[in-house]
Amino acid sequence: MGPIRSMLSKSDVTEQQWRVLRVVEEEGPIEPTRIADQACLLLPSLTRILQKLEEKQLIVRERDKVDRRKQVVQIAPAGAELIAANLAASVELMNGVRDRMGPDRYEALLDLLNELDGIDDSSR
Amino acid sequence: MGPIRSMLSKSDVTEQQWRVLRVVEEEGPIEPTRIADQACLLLPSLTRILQKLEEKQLIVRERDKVDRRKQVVQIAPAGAELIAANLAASVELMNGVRDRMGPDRYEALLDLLNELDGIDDSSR
DNA sequence: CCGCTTTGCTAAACATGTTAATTAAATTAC
DNA sequence: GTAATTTAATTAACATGTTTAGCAAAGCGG
Repeated sequence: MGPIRSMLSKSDVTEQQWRVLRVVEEEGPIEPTRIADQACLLLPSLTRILQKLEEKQLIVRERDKVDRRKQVVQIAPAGAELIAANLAASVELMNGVRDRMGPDRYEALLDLLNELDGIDDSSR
Repeated sequence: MGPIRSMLSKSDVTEQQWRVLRVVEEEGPIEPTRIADQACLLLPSLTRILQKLEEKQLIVRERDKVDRRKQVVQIAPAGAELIAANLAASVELMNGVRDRMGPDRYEALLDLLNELDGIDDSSR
């Protein structure tokens, strides 16, 4: 089990749940379509993950008052605590990967992946 | 749906099934642990994929005669035909991605991903 | 020769990715 | 004002990734 996954399993969240929580905590209140975009997830996958996070009482969902097609998602106190408890360690693990690879090469990898992503999109 | 996935769905195989078929066709007769290694798949995932390919009669599996823990996997005639029917088109699609990105950048991306993979392995 | 360890593969269970379809709500066009 | 279209989210179904556990077979050490 990877180091981040192992750390998160102690707080009973998966990597994808963590990524979604991070987006909600940093940019909330936020709508699901925007979370999906930010977290690079398809909506059906996100819906299921949000349902799990709601069940675990880490987020709160409510209907938008102006446009009732939409939802507003916010972090719950328990979710904020979980992030506070794990953020430093997860940043450190990511920094460890970046340092072992070398910051320049790490950035180059991210750039190339984004470029590939752009190629995928434009060929559809 | 991505171009390769779309093409393959006409032959009723998924991308992962295709990748496994390719390994079996190129390196068969071959054992599952080696397929898993070559195709970057975990064994339980591979076992299920092989079961599907066997069900579709695209491969044949039999017990190794010397070491009965092991299996030998071979391409079946229908599997060879499916590969023959799709190989040129899939290579062309991959070449299209490489050309749009530029061969140097494409190779750089593969190198950096392999390097990252090495970092993952050594930190466990 | 026997008990223990290792290896190869499978099964179960859960999470997530994906596609297609559906429902409800808003917008647009006439 | 109404019908058609678009948008936001969900559901269903299937495939696959992952972890854990289990079983059978082979290898190793004493």
